[in-house]
Amino acid sequence: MERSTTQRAAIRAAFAATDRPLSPQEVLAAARAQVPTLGPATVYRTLNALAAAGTLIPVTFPGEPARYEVAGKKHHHHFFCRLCRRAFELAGCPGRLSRLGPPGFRVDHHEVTLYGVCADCGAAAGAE
Amino acid sequence: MERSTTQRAAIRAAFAATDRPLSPQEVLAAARAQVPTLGPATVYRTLNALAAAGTLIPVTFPGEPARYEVAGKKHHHHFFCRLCRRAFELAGCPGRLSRLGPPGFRVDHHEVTLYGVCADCGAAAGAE
DNA sequence: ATAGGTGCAAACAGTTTGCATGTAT
DNA sequence: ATACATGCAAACTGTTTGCACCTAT
Repeated sequence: MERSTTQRAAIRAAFAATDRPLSPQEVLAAARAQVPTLGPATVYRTLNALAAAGTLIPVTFPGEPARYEVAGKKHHHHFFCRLCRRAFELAGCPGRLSRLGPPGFRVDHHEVTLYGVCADCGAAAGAE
Repeated sequence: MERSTTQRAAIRAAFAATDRPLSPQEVLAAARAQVPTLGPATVYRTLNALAAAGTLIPVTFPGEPARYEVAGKKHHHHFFCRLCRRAFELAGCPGRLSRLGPPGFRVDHHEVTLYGVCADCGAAAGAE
C-alpha cells in the first residue's frame, strides 16, 4: 500500500462518495466508472490491504459478503435492509453490553445489528 | 423432511448433545461418530431443511460458516471465541434496540454479538 | 531502474445440485 | 412398490493466488 495509483484513487473515491458500508461488488461497480479496466482481484487486494492497515473496517451480515466502511468514525452499529441488501449506519449504541458475557469470558468487542426494511424500500413497497 | 433415517437421527443427536450453535463441520464430525459414511451433502441438506422448517435457527459470525441452533429457546444472543472459534449462548438482551432504527426504517429483528476469549481458551492461555 | 501494483486466469473453500443407488414407508 | 433420502462427484459462488506485464517512484 505504498504507491498511489489511479485504481486506488477510484476505490477511495467510492468510499468518499457514500456514508454506508460497501461490498466488494459495490466498490467494483463504483470504481469502474472511473477505471473501466479495474478487475475484482485488485478490489479484493486493496480492500484487504486497507482493512489490514486499519483504514477500512469490515462489516458483515449473515449469508452476505463482507462490507467495508472507513475507519475512525465514532462508535456505531448497523442496519441491514432485507430487500435491497444494503447496509446502513446507525446512530446509537445501547452500551453496557460487555456485562452480558458469562463469567470467565473476556469480551473485547461487540456488534449490534438491526434487520428490516429501509426507508427507500418501505416507500417503494407502500407505493405499489 | 418426512422420513426418519439413521443419519437424521445422528444429526439431531449432535444438537441434543450440546447447548451451543454448531457449524456444518461440527455436525458432520459429531454425527459421523454414529454414522461413519455420512457425507457433507446430507448434512447441508438436512440443516437447510430443518432451518426452512423452523426447527433450526442459523447463527452467523463474520468470516465464518453459519452455525445452527435448535429453535424455541427464549430470546438470547451469542458470544464468539476468537481462539477456538466456537459459538456460545448468552443469557440476556439489552432490549429497546428497535428504537435505534432511523426514521422510516422498519426494524423487525436484531442481533447482539459479543467477541472475545471463552473461559476454556482463557484458562489455557493463562496456564502457558 | 526497480520494487510494487495490476489484470488475467487458474486455484480454492464452502456449499449446492444431478444422478444412480439405497431404504423407510 | 414407490417416493423420498443418501452419497458421490461435478457445478457453483465468492475470494485468493501465480505470473507476466505495467507504472509510480
